[in-house]
Amino acid sequence: MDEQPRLMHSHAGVGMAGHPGLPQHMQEGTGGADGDGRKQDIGDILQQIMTITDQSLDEAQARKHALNCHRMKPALFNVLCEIKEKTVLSIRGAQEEEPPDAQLMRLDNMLLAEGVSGPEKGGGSAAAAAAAAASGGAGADNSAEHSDYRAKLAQIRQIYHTELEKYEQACNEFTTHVMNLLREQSRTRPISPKEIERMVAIIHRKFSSIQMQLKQSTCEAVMILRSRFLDARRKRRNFNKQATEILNEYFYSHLSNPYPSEEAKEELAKKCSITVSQVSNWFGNKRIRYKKNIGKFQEEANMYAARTAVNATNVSSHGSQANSPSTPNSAVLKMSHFHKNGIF
DNA sequence: ATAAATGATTTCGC
DNA sequence: GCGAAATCATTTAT
Repeated sequence: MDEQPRLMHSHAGVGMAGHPGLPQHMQEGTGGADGDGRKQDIGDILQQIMTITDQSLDEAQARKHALNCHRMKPALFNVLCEIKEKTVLSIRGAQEEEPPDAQLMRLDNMLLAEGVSGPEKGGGSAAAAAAAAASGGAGADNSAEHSDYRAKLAQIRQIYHTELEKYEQACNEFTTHVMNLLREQSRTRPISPKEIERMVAIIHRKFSSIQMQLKQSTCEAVMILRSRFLDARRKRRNFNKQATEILNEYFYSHLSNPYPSEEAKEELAKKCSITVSQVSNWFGNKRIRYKKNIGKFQEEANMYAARTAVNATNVSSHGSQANSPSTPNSAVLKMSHFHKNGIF
């Protein structure tokens, strides 16, 4: 790998006979005026062009300048342009427009939905609202945890934005750098604006793929945050005793059909100061757990049955007679009746 | 420390 | 979209 350049370099050295500054060399050629000398001249120039990249920076710079000033330069340049024209035509086929990436769209949408890429402060509350909606309730007790969540989300958003900006800046910097480079090079070799465009497009594609990675990891971070915090809904609290009693009361007094209507759920929710979904959850859990082990709930069932029975008698007897003989039998009977009927 | 209870979530069929 | 069932993650009881 080291061998080739050195070889070429030495070649160039030989061809150049010491290191005459190009102008003097030229003068010699012009003075000579015979065809042989001119051929030699062109050969030298081509050789120099071919080996220009093998030279040290200063050397190359000097030589480049010399070449630029060479009287043959326009002619050579035209030839190069011509050749390029032909080859470029064959290359041109490889230009496919990528459609807007579905994956990228998904990421963008999610980031927007989570309020990471959206507007500044409104995004946070939007995400919070979305989160609350997704959780299906529990809108009561979450100010502390919620602000914590929001703070973390803001942190993510901040990192995301600074990173994005950094990439953007780096991309722009790099692009202008490359463009300048190409523009500068276009003085010595033919570069069409189209090519520069293409180059810029390539650069942008590369950088946007990096951005996509950033978006991906940001999405991941948000997901983790969500599962950590909004699942902090799992940091549940048991309902207070009163609420549980109200719910149990309804359950056991509707044991034949323990499916409260939407209205009933709302009513229960209000009475227990919990959400409707929590009521639904409670009944779902209760039904399945009751069914799974009726025996275990027998006592509880009797108790609530007795209570409702007492209430009923109290109401019917207009509160005059303290009727407390607690006869749960009817309730129990009702209950077992429903069990046997295969309601469960 | 471990088991039981419990509210919430997920999965699946309708 | 609802409910059954399984499961998770926590709280409460032992």
